Amino acid sequence: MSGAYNSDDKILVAIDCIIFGFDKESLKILLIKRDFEPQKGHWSLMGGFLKKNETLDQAANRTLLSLTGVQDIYMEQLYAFSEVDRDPVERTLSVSYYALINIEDHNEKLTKKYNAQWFDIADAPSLIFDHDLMLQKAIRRLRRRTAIKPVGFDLLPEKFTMRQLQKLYEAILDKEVDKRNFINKINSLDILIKLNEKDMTSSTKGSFLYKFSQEKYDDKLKNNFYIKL
Amino acid sequence: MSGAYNSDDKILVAIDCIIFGFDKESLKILLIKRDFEPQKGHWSLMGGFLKKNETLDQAANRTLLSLTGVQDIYMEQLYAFSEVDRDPVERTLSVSYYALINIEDHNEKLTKKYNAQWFDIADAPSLIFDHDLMLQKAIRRLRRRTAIKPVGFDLLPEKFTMRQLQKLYEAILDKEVDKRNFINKINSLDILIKLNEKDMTSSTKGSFLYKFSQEKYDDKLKNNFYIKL
DNA sequence: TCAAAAGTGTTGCGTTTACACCCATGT
DNA sequence: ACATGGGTGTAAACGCAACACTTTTGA
Repeated sequence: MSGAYNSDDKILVAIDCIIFGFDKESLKILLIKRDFEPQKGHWSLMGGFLKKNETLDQAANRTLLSLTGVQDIYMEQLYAFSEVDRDPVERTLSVSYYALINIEDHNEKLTKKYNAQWFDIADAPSLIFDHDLMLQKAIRRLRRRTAIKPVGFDLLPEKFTMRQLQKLYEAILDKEVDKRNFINKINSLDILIKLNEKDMTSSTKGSFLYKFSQEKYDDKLKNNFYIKL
Repeated sequence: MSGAYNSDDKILVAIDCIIFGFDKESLKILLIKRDFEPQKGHWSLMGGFLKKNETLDQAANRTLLSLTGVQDIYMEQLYAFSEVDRDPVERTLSVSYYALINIEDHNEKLTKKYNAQWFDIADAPSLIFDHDLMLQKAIRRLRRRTAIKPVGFDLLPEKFTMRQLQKLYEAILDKEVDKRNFINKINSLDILIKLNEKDMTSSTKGSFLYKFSQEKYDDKLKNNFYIKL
């Protein structure tokens, strides 16, 4: 029974990427207008097919690179979607990934060269196939991840202010947090480096810039590190 | 480019199930001696192949039923493993699932009719392919799940004592907890029903039996329910 | 009467939350 | 001078962790 390697049951394996970005106020996802049938012209996640000689992680990175020109960003496998008729053309299994990117670093290429577009997660259009499901699952996962890993930093520029970080967490968790409590919490984690520079664009007084310290974080990892807001 | 539905890249999709059980003292997994090549005779997770006309969930349930006679148990998709050479015979993607079953309810069938065997997770043999990896991931996931869902009850008989529940949590989390604190915690969750029966097998005094209340739990779900030990 | 497991509360400590005012600067 | 966002500390409430003795009953 289970010993059968039966070629009849071979199927296509797709990968679809939920790409999160952040632009000072809200959490966004990157979508493209699908340029082939079926559902040509509808909004879709970035997707592609797994090739025979690559892993899923490789396929996800390759797809992302080819569709957006972006590479070396945080990506994580999410879930395998397998409804028999999820793709009307052909039986396809899709493994979804989610990725976090810093919009500023990549924006021009994305929206010009490729016809991709950022949408606020609150008002994203409805997506093809089961992509809405994938998106919902990705958001839940991202929310949970923030409690375990300092994952948000991938969504910010290298240097950022406390307020930006706070806004990011508020956007991800979809709730407001008290500014003093937030700063106390983050400082107690001791994973940031306070720079001697200020960002003068947001206020007359200017606000200090910070950056994430991988070294400090690695130290903390040994002792059950977690962030809870 | 990504529009290509290219048949050359069709591959087999396997599913492998990590089946957890609990026998009063320790957390166990169910393994079988593989009865076909490659690696015939080595210990393996329960596995099978996805058929063209079924979902992964269905395939996982079908496989479990056919290999163990067990059905209607808690199962959850874990992760898709995709190393190109993970199966030496043929390019295969494997989506792993983990399941929780109550050993007492199913034991005879499992170990007699099928040549399956329970192993303490602490001294399981090494497994074929990437199954050890799958097992590690499943254990981590199960540990984390206990904090979010009262998932452990699937591993116990319908009626159980507080001490059994405590031992289960200790086995899953691999740490000892204080009995009074544990009971206080569980009681404060208010998801159990205390029965007017005692289990007289474990002591002369006897200990009260409890059962899980789905209704109470569903009520709690509305307000960010979680268990932390 | 003794052995073995069941059952039961309190206190201290640390973490989380709520909350309000002054500061620096450009206009 | 004033408007705007930046920056700072404290007190109360709560949740978690540590801790020891009495009860029951079969052997």
